[in-house]
Amino acid sequence: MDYRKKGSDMIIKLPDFELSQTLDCGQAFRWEIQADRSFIGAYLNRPLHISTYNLKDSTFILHDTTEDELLGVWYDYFDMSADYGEFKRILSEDETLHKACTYAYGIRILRQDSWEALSSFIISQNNNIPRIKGIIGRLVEHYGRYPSVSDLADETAESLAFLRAGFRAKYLIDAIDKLNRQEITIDGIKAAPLEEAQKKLMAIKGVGPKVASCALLFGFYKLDAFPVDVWVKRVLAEYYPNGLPSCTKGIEGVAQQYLFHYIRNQYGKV
DNA sequence: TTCCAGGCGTATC
DNA sequence: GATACGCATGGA
Repeated sequence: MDYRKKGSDMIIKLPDFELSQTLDCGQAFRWEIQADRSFIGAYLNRPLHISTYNLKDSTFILHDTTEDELLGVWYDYFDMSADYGEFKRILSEDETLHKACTYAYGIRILRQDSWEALSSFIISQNNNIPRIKGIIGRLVEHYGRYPSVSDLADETAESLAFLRAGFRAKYLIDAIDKLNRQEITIDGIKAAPLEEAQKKLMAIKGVGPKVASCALLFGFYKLDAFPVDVWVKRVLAEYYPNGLPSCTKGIEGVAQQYLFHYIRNQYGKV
């Protein structure tokens, strides 16, 4: 990643990146596209306005951002240290994955906050993306920022009714309680290998294999997590009845993102 | 009106 | 362990 300062903005060169593919592909729910195709969103309570500077040479503008903020926050959030070109070369050994990562060339895995990702994907179950965004938007609006687990300590399923999250409110409460009582800890999940981490998360009511995998991939940066939802089930049934190809080893989650985006487009549902 | 949405808990076998 | 079914809410 190269960067330079331009006025109050930072211009960055980040290959293998496209705004809508990464910010509007269902891995994060707080980015809103603007009329000029730029995006406004946030990492925790730190807002960002990002736009494409020149797609041909993969340059982007982080508006009103300092060098310190770029290197201290957004470098990690956009996973700038990872070489997605190399990921795509590895995965392209498989024909379907080659098509998928050619199509969805600009997806990067966002390194989101652990609690935000966990709570977002609890909300996501049996739900659609616009409504997930609506629920999270009401949560952020109510608290004036994305609330921490301790911010939420006194909430109940009833007090969260304003979210209109339906049956998922009680699942959020169970996650809040278990984290606040330290029956489960963010650090413990971070330190655990995939299978054990998934098991820990699934102790929370409303967290099954899929929600746990999404939290681990997007919120704990476990690239070997492989969330299987209705779309990925279709991919597996159609292209991989005998399991994933060996080239996905260790980066199953990256493969999943390319495949998810690809199959949704195939069905005309992007 | 009915169906469906980045699933999961529960009951039942 | 596999398989049905209900679940809050809102848009199509």
